[in-house]
Amino acid sequence: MVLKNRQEYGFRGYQIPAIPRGPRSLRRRAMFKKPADDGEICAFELLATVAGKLLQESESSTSSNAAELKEQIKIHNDGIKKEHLEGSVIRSECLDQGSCIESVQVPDFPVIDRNSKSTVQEVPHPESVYVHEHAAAVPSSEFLVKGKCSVKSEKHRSNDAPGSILSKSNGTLCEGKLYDSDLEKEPRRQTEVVKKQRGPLDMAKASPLKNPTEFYVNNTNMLINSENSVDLPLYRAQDLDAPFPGYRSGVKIVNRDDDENYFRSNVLNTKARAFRPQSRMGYRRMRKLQTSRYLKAYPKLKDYELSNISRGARAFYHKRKTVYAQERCQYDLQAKRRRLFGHRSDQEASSESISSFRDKALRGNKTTGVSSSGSGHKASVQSKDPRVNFRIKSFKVPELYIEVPETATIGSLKRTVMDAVTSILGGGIRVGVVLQGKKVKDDNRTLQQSGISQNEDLESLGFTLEPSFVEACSPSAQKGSPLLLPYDANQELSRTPAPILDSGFSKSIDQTPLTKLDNHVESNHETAPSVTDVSTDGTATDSKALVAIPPINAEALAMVPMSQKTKRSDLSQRRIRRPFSVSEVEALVEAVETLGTGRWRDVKMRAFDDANHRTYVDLKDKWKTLVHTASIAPQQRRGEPVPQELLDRVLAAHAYWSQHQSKHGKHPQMEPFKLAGEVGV
DNA sequence: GTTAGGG
DNA sequence: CCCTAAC
Repeated sequence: MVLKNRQEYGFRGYQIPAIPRGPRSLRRRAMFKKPADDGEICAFELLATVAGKLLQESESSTSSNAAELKEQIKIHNDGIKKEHLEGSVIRSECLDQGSCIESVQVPDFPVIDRNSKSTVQEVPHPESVYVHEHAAAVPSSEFLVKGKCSVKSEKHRSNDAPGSILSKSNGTLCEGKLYDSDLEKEPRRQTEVVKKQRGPLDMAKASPLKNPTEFYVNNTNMLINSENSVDLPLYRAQDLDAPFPGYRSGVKIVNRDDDENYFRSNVLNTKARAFRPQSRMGYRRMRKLQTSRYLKAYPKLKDYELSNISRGARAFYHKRKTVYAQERCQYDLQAKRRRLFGHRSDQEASSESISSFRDKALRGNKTTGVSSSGSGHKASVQSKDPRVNFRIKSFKVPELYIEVPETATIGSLKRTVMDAVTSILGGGIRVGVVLQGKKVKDDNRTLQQSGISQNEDLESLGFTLEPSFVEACSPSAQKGSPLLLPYDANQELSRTPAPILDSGFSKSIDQTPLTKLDNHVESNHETAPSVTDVSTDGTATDSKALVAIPPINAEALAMVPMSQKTKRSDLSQRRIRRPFSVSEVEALVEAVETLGTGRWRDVKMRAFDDANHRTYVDLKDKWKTLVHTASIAPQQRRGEPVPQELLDRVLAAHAYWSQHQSKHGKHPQMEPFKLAGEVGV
């Protein structure tokens, strides 16, 4: 990491929350304190954070604890630092990166008045929210997002922050994330984030021809224009210069609480509104059929058809034309199912989309001289900024139940499906990333860290479209009482049986009579013509909104390529391995020496508070392995060798704290051991 | 949410 | 590093 010029971020002092004891959750603390993630923290920000904490704690405690906090060794993402608090100046000394010393003047911290009646507060330093730099090549010349987002409920943040948006910026994967400091206490704060313009980088220069990037991830980005329409521009990277009609660089995203103004009631009829979940995110009306418009305008885009929705045709309740949009918590259901069936993947039909492209990509790499050799391990480390090619071939839309009479026409069916999809998307969607069957929830992780590199096997990479409102997974909805909406029965009839549409993605899960489906699985994308047509067929563009469907609030709207070979469940991806450095070990040892072995949360806060990727469980585990390592012969040790001196301290501390329970009282009795030193072995 | 311990 | 029982 670089010590960045704090001016660049408009640093005016770090916001210290007026939280008496701080959020209990370390994760939430981290969330608040670190809008950015590993390796992205600016030194001044870190230091100021520490300073704030120190001041805060020294203020609140008149005890001897304050003295302890005057100096600390802390692990940061960029290394280990020793930090002193000298008056109002934080002096930070890098212990393992040369001898750089940085001092930060700690200003008077602006403190949010928590008692304020106002429900809207500006984040004092919006610039502190910034776009990841290494999520992509960062050829970005500008950041487009001016986001306004209100977050009302903690649940909204459960996975991806609801304010999380993806915006396209000249081929850069940008992500704007809005964090709220304490949603429980200030549930209605409204934040505004303005991304600052960063150093302009010519894309051509930034990504020379040697490895031209087609950053297809961007293609899934949801661009929301000022009319609160959700466009789903589907374009190739080649079109980045002129992505699509109507593309504007100054994307503005508005997501207001009082979104009624933005809600066009002509979309949903009154009945639908009654079913409308109480989405905090508000509603945006997707500009109808924009997708198909773009598809028409850009024939290349056919790869991105909505497909695989069609299922076996069966009409259960025929007389009236009815549309069901049934919402589920697929997350749980699938997880449960996978457990039951031993991780048997149920993404049968979703494999080839990326793989074929990957072959191409690999071939392309060869031509460009970029090695994709071997099994890909370690290759990601060598190159500086390797590019990854993504291709999104199709989206699946699971859990979409539509019923029409047998006598309905194909055209009406198309419109029905289109409206259903439109209604779903109208609630706002976001993009999820699935890797090896697991959702990658950590938005701050880089592609490389997540194992998405050009040399990795991308067969198991997929993308999902998810409704923005995930939390409203009501039990009633799960119970399978489908939301039944009267349909404008003024339709032509035909002899064609109308299919019930379903992705088959979760066809065997929690089937209600309505959702009883044929057993066959669609084997390829070609067998799903009807929905494909909806998104491409021009006839559909003429239709008005015929049905209203409450937006689905299930976990995933769509699912794309996941390898058949995927074994892991999609609950979460396994974190990447991050071996402890010697510096980290040293900090850990130091902390354990003083705190003992039973207070890993404290250890975490003391020495690793700013290393987000180290949980207290990690520290505990590391200590466990350290003890083990110290107990075995040096020849048997693996990995980066830990200095014997440290291992000795490990053993000493372990021996000491084995006898002296660390939770002896309130007072962290650190002195005894420190004085005892290694004698206690 | 933390801790402790097995996997 | 994951999982989870136990608290």
